[in-house]
Amino acid sequence: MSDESLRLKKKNATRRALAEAAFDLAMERGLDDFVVEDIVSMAGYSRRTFANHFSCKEEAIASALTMNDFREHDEAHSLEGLTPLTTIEMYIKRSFTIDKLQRLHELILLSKSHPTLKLYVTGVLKETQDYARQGIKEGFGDAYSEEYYHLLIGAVFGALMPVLDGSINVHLPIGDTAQDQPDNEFQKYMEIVFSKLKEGFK
Amino acid sequence: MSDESLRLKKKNATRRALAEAAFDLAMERGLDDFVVEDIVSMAGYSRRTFANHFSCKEEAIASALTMNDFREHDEAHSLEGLTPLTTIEMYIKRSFTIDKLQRLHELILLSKSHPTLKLYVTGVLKETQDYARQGIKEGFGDAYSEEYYHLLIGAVFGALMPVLDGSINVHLPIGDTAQDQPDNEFQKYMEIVFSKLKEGFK
DNA sequence: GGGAAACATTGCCCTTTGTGCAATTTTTAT
DNA sequence: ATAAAAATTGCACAAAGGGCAATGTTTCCC
Repeated sequence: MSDESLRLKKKNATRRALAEAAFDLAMERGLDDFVVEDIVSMAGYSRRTFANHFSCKEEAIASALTMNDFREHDEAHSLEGLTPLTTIEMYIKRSFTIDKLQRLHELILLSKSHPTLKLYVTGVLKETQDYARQGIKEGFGDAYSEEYYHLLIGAVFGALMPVLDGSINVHLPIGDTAQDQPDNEFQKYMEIVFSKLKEGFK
Repeated sequence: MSDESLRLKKKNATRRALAEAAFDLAMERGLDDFVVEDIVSMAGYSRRTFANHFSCKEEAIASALTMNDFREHDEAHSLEGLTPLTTIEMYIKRSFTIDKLQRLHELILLSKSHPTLKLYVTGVLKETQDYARQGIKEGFGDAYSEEYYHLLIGAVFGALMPVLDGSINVHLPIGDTAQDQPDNEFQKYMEIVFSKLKEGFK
């Protein structure tokens, strides 16, 4: 099928299993009350294998948040009449699902007292930004310069980041009724972000 | 003089000495060919003291880049007729001096092959962003909401970040003649950033 | 299908790291 | 001058990181 089908799939499965175990342990016990050994015994791998995938606990925990499914939207919808900015708006509103935001929210809380974890969470969000930019670029190709894609997506994610990384307390839509309340605080914040970026800050 | 004059000054001196030693060693030998012991013996402190200030080599190295002098601009210049956006533009153009950009450039190069270092460099840039936001906020106070400051500064730094963290290769103004070439690539990129943010991306 | 190459996982081992604790030294406060 | 506060240090020990070689799987090619 794809380039490295089975082998890569297994490798990714290992990585995900380790990340999930690390995330769960962190949520149950907090960051300080477990060691790498606990993670690998829960996931059923060796300590050495953990080190092959991650450089530390924090990296494993944060990587449970990875969002790399931006490109999958491309095929489902035409980009007719859309600009890069309106397209990234659409991507983001679709990709930051309730469960992703839930998980992000938990990580943010834990990060408040653990600066190193916060760094890695930020790192994953930057990876997300890269995936988003690649998705946009594949949609619009050479219509815009490489620099323009970086600049635009950078501004979008930069403006959203204070919410995503917990710098400001915009209540994320979590819990049962979240999807039924279209104008929650996060939605409102996003509206302001995109409106400012469209109209300019003057 | 200030609240904690001598004591804090000495503590900061220790921190800076350790950071400088770490930075220099990293530049001379690369990241992998020295240990914390080398840093502290060069700076004249103990391993335990290093651990009191930094959690790892990378944090020490990156912290040699710290830029926290945004507020000092405030007093020298009136903010009359300026918006938050034009003010941050002014701050940034003044604060990213040749030598800061030189140091950043070296860190970026080393970060290419060392993801963990890159995280910490990004972390320092985010700290810089926080200082900048605080400076702006002190200038404009309650004229704008807390969220607005976060959103605006986030968009500005987010758009600049691809250059600052080396995601795109805009040639930074380094070397002897740097200050004499007002329209270097970095300047040009900044002009585009601020023009887009003023006018909007449509 | 079979054998070789590529790669993921593992165990072993040893250096380096991170950190709690208590002692010491230096700065601040009264 | 004395006491309180805080920075630096030494010690000890658990944990982490990573090189190396061995083993088990997957892929590739004939």
